[in-house]
Amino acid sequence: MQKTDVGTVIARTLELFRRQGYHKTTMADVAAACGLLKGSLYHYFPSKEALAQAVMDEVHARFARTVLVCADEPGLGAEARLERMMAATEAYFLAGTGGCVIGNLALEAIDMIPDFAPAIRAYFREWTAALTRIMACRYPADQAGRKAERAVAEIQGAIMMMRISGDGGKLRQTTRGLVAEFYG
Amino acid sequence: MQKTDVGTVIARTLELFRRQGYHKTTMADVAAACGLLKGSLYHYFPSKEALAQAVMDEVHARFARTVLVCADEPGLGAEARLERMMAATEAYFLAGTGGCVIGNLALEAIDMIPDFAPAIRAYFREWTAALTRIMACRYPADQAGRKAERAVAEIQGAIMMMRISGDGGKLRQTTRGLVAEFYG
Amino acid sequence: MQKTDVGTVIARTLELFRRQGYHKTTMADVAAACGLLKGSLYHYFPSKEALAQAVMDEVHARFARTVLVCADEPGLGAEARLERMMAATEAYFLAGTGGCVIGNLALEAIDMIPDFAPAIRAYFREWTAALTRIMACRYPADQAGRKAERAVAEIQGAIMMMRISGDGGKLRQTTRGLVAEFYG
Amino acid sequence: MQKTDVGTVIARTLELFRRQGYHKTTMADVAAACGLLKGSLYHYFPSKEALAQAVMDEVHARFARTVLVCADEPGLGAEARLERMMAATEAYFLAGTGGCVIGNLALEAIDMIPDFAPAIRAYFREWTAALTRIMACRYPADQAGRKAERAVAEIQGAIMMMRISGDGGKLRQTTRGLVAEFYG
DNA sequence: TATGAATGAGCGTTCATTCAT
DNA sequence: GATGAATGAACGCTCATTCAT
Repeated sequence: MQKTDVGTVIARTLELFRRQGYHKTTMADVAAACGLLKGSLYHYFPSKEALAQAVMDEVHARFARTVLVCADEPGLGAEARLERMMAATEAYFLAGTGGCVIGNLALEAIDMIPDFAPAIRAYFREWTAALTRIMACRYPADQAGRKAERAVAEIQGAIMMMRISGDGGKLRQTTRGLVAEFYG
Repeated sequence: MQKTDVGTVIARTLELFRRQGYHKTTMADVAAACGLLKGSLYHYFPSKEALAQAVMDEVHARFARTVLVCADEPGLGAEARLERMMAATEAYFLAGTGGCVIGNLALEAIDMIPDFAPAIRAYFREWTAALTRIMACRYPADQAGRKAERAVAEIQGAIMMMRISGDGGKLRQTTRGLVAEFYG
Repeated sequence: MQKTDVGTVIARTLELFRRQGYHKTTMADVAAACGLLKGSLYHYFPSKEALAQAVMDEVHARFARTVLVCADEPGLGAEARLERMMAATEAYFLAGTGGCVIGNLALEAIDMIPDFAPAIRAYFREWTAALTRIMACRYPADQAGRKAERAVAEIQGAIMMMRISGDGGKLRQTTRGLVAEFYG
Repeated sequence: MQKTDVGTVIARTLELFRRQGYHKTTMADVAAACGLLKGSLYHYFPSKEALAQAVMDEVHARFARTVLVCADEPGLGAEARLERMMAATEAYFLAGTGGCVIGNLALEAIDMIPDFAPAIRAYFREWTAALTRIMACRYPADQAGRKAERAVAEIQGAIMMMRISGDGGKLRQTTRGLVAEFYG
């Protein structure tokens, strides 16, 4: 069993949220996945909500580190950066099952637990901003922003359809289609 | 208090599922929304799952009646049918808050409650098929199918972003963009 | 479906009590077995307890008619009457599964529903009395009563063991053994 | 308030099952008898069925320790062992009201909860086997087994009649009668 | 840090019973 | 006589959270 530290708890919870969603994941599930008892979790996080916030932070940070970073790689043209970012996006969402945890949390909880909204909005805002920076190399500012928004939405939609159909290929079509569309 | 019949129960539940999701909506919530006691609901539906199935059936039927029907309107060209269908789609998803109930149910429950999968898949399959019939007037069969799939995904993504941002305009951009893209 | 009259309701309930016991048998079970809806049962019996009382009365009456009657058959010696009664007992309890409904009700409900006690006690009192009348032909009064009591207890015990083991033969051994013991 | 541990829960439940039967005893009853809340019981047993299994195990173990053990006491003849076992049996079943919990559970639940069957059958199998070991000192093997079975059935029947009549003396008559019958 | 018993509210569901139609 | 919607209490069980050890 892996050493039990805050990071482990977050990672295990992330997997559970992906598979089961927020409401269906109990603190007992999390504890069991960490090799702990329920009560012990409260040494790491004061509540389920706080744990979810930490999960969102971790997801956001990792996404920024592995995907958004592509938007600003120095020495690369816009097209190359878009290609890299799309490839990274694809790899990121194909890695685990259950799609985009923050997207899922958004639909499940954004109205019921308003405290989650800032983290959810920040995630999508920064994702859109990164894409906008790439698009801005080719399109005027307002068009770039709108195209970035549509790209994010389309990827989210593709992830949803991938989850429903069980066919991972659909995401690939979308990411490649976006590259072709913007730099075809 | 509105008359309590099966349709009323379904309609009230639909609203609740939209706002709160499946797991967060309790039978007591549903009963209260119908002016009933918890136990009385079981005269209408033998279980929460069965109620959810009825909700999905109702949503599917209404969507077919008001949106999918546009794909086959006689005496109209493909472009006009696409325009009408997109306008109907927009109106449909702008009418209630909470976006696409079946899409939400998909993310929340498709893995946890496998019995929901057939209804969810049927909904998206028929939606895609309707769009494919329109696209087939202009594109070869394989392209038409792929374009229809991307369109459905993009609309779902737009609905999700609309929910997150609270800005209904995003859906309009998407539906109009799709018309322009395919028949621009 | 058999005509629905009071006798049918009693007969159906009897079967259910035998298989499921009193507490596990719901009014809905009874109604379904009679081809009625739950509410309709209350036209026949004002409560579940009253229904159970009617079931016990019916069982008692049938037992008297087919088994106890043997104790007093005119023109037959005590041994022949005992033989006949034991054969009738055997046939009676082998006919349905679930053993002796009144015995079961006794263990399940005599302390919880004191209203059942008189009917239960009457059933066993009359059974014992019938056997005592036979025994009195051969044994002095006090011995006859005690032997009758032991016989009833042994048959009840055999029925219980038959239910547990699923082996109907055990009852036969007991009834035959009792004949041999008293008139061997 | 007595200390709350697994043994206490089992003991309290045993009393309740004896008085009220399995189906009429609710988890709230058990909890109240233990000075706990309903939910707290689930720290000790994952379900009502599991609790009942533990109760049966405890009953079986205690019965073996105090009654069945007599069958194998070294340095005693068969008659003495039978006498002791019957005396212990009598004391055992006279100690609490409600008779033989496992016998009661058998009639109430053996058909509805098949998981209970093994424990119920094991209890009666070992009881019969112990008596058979004693009988085998005087009777040939097949007769010994049959006599043991009849003795167990007769005791069970006597316990049932004792419960119905409220007269504890009936059991004494039976146990003494059995000693006289086999070693008279 | 970790435990695990305890809490108290709440969950989906069942039940015997009532009653207007 | 039959219906079936409604009741209201209770059921077995789950949950996030607390806290003494």
